[in-house]
Amino acid sequence: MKKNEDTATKSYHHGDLKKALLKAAELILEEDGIQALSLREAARRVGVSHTAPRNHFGDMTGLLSELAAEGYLRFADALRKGADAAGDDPRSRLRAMGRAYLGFAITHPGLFTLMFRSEQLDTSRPALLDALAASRSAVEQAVSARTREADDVSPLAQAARLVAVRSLVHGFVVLLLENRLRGVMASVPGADAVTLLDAVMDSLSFAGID
Amino acid sequence: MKKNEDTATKSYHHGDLKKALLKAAELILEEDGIQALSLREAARRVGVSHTAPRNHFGDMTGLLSELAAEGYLRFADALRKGADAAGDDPRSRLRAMGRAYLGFAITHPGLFTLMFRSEQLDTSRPALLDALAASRSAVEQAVSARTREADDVSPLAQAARLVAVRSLVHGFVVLLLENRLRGVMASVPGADAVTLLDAVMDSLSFAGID
DNA sequence: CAGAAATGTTGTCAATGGTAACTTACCGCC
DNA sequence: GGCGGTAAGTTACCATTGACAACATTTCTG
Repeated sequence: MKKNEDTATKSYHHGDLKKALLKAAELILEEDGIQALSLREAARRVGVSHTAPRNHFGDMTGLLSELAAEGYLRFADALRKGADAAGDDPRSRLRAMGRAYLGFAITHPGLFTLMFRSEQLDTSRPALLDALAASRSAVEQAVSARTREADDVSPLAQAARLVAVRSLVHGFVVLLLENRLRGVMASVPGADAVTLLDAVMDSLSFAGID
Repeated sequence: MKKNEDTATKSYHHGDLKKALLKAAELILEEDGIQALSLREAARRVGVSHTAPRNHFGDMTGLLSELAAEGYLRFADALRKGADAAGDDPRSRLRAMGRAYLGFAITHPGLFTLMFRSEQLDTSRPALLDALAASRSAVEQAVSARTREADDVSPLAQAARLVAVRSLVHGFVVLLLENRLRGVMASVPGADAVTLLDAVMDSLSFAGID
């Protein structure tokens, strides 16, 4: 028999401690913020000794990297689903991607924050490396659906378009999470984050897409 | 006599410990990164006991907030100078502001990172509150030089323009600092950060400015 | 000049990340 | 079926850190 998760959960071995720790860590992250996240607290919540995480993650950076990796996978998924549900029109896809980006960040602010805190992550970790690639590809896939067809533009301008979209959406979301758009949101009568993001994206016209 | 900074520097009282601690903290920040910054290390570098900072900052958040405040003041200054040196043409000013934004972040990456780590800052601290206002005003002043004159657009669209510029530049800088633009920079032959930022801003056309 | 306030210091505490040495369970293999 | 190796957890310990209290030394002010 593989394991007996239903009954013998109090046994010496946990069964799937790694997953349990990640889950606990994410909970802490979203409930009490990133500074409340510690190896020991995660271990405590799972009911295991404070050195148990070491076997699965090595150190703090390990745990954070694995958690971020999981986040990127889910993130990529959300972006893809959002863009695909919007059909083939480039502008629709773009807007949908932006909304999905924002939606993920709002739903999982702690995780999102962690995902972009590179000094605490080990991007050479295989899991994270793969997840980052998946995420990048999802963004590109959603954005550059047809950006390439006007091939009379320079490679720089071409790359710039993609970077521009990434920067715009990412910047918006980051500023929002850091509470830097409070003033604007308050000054415009009935504007929530999504409305504002839509307007922000509308206020730009992307050469080659529009 | 006020104080004797030149000779009696070994006296019990430091003279200007607050400033010295801020300076030391910034050095740590830029040399060894934000995670290496601690109250005790800053105190150590200044050659003072580990609780001395308490008198001037209260706690860690206090030090970080004061440091961030100082950063925002310098940041605002840099943006203003950049935009003003570019003259009156809106597009020139915009581009200059973007360059100044990027320049500050590249020159003081640690400080810049700290400035946008709101969970470690106390934005209700007067010094930080003021500095934030100064920074915000500098950005707006550089961007919205003439954005208002087309007043046939809705307030939402109007606000969106400003937010769009902020988001675009901030997002670009953040992604760059987090090393997320490495791939793009490498794939475009002779592109450095400034070139790419220029191209990014060029790839957008702002209704009402252009 | 005396006392209050500011500025620094020593000593202590709890929490944390990390390491080492040991224990317990599991798994493959003969 | 048992045996040895390894994976998974545990206890014990250490250094670092932020915070606090009690105390010492200046400096300012009335």
